[in-house]
Amino acid sequence: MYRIEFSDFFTSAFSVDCIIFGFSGSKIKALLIKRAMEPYENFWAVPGDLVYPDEDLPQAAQRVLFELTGMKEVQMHQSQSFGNPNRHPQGRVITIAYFALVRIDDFEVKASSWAEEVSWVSLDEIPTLAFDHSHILSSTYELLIQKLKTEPVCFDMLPERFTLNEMQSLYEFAFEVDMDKANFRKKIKSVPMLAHDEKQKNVKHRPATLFSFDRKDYETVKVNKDYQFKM
Amino acid sequence: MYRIEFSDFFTSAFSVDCIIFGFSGSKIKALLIKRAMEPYENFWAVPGDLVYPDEDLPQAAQRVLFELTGMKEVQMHQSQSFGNPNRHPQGRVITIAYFALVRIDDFEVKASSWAEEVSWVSLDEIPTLAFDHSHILSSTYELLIQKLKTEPVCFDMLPERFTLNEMQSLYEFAFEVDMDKANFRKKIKSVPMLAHDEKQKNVKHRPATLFSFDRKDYETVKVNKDYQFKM
DNA sequence: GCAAAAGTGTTTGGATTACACCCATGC
DNA sequence: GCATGGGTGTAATCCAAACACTTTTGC
Repeated sequence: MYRIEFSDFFTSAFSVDCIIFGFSGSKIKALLIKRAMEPYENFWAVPGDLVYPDEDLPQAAQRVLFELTGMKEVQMHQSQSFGNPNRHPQGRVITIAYFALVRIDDFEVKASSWAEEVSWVSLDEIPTLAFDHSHILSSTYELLIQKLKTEPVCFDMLPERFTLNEMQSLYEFAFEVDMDKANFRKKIKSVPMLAHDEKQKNVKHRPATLFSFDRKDYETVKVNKDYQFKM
Repeated sequence: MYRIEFSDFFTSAFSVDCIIFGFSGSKIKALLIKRAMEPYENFWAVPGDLVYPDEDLPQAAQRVLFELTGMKEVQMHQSQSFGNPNRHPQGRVITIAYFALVRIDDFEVKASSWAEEVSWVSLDEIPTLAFDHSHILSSTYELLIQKLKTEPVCFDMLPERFTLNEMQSLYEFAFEVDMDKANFRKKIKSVPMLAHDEKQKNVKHRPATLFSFDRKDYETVKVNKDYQFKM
């Protein structure tokens, strides 16, 4: 029935690659590591490694990310898989890309294991990456942009308390457009956000109101009056 | 560095599962097979099988689909991957789900290899499936619904020449809503479609105009005046 | 006062909605 | 004629874009 023995199918490995997105300095950034190991030594890459044969995929993604960058307890979501037979020089390795959206300031990243350096790199300044990681990163970034349009995921990257201008500049960066301030504010009126009494500090202009996303209220509104987030 | 030998990573297998969607009788349907083999003998399942260690994934999807159902040259797109360590009783098997949108009438399906039966099943009548295929099918169907909202993929499932009513009922089925005929027609005015002189035949009411989707025109419009398909 | 960004109001045109109406065909 | 869907027009409403304007802070 098969042109090889059944057992010969069980000769492949698989890996996870973690695309970690964050937002700072008005730019969306991804976490990259510099490889201290062959193949692709000294190349920048997305944190990723082989998965143990008894290990669940999302857990593997968490472990690998922690081992290479020190980032802990990052909730990941699946992106695409990449399985070109020649993508890995050491054998057949299928990789499953995972992504996460984080608040950059909530973490202190530190290179370890075979990572020589870790760095947050703006999406408009990504160098050539190891393996097919350029491709993996760009298609995952496209997925992020899609999600930003239909789900309130921007709040996972914005600080706990953020200004409406920060939120607007995130969208401006992602969608590569300039937006009108007044219209942007009108548009997001329907998103459940809490305005705080607390204001921005130490700015040489009128201090902005700080907001936070009200996830509980969002879930309620979503279920009760089939509200659909949209940007 | 690793807690097992490097070579012990290369002990997994992977498979592809093919979710084939079509449209007929005002319903979106998926192609299912009945398994004539353990495990899950006699269960309905999505066509899928192991991938050879030197085989590319999209090609494997085409091959597997052909071997089980006789469907040839179906262009597939990646959906999600599923890798729970216990999902397959015979070892660690990661599966990559692929999906395709086809015109049901363009194909004659015929069970072969270890498929005992093949059948187009309406998405509102799917039985319990083998392995985690219920889960795989439903998340891929959600993906399809997403795509129907933002890309002109409905035309891959509609006949080459279709009536606007057929198009509307596809969307009504997918989105589970009733739509106003007049408003639906206004909405799709911006989609590049060709109206033909040919009319519907043998219907006991006013025959409807037949349309076809103008893919070339669509690509032109999309690039030249950043048009975004939206339903 | 000035620069800089926060924050709001108004107008306009285009899209969406609800609904009413006429048309062509088979029987 | 009548049942059945095909196909269109209109008016009310909502929404998004463009743009002008006021407010609050640091220096």
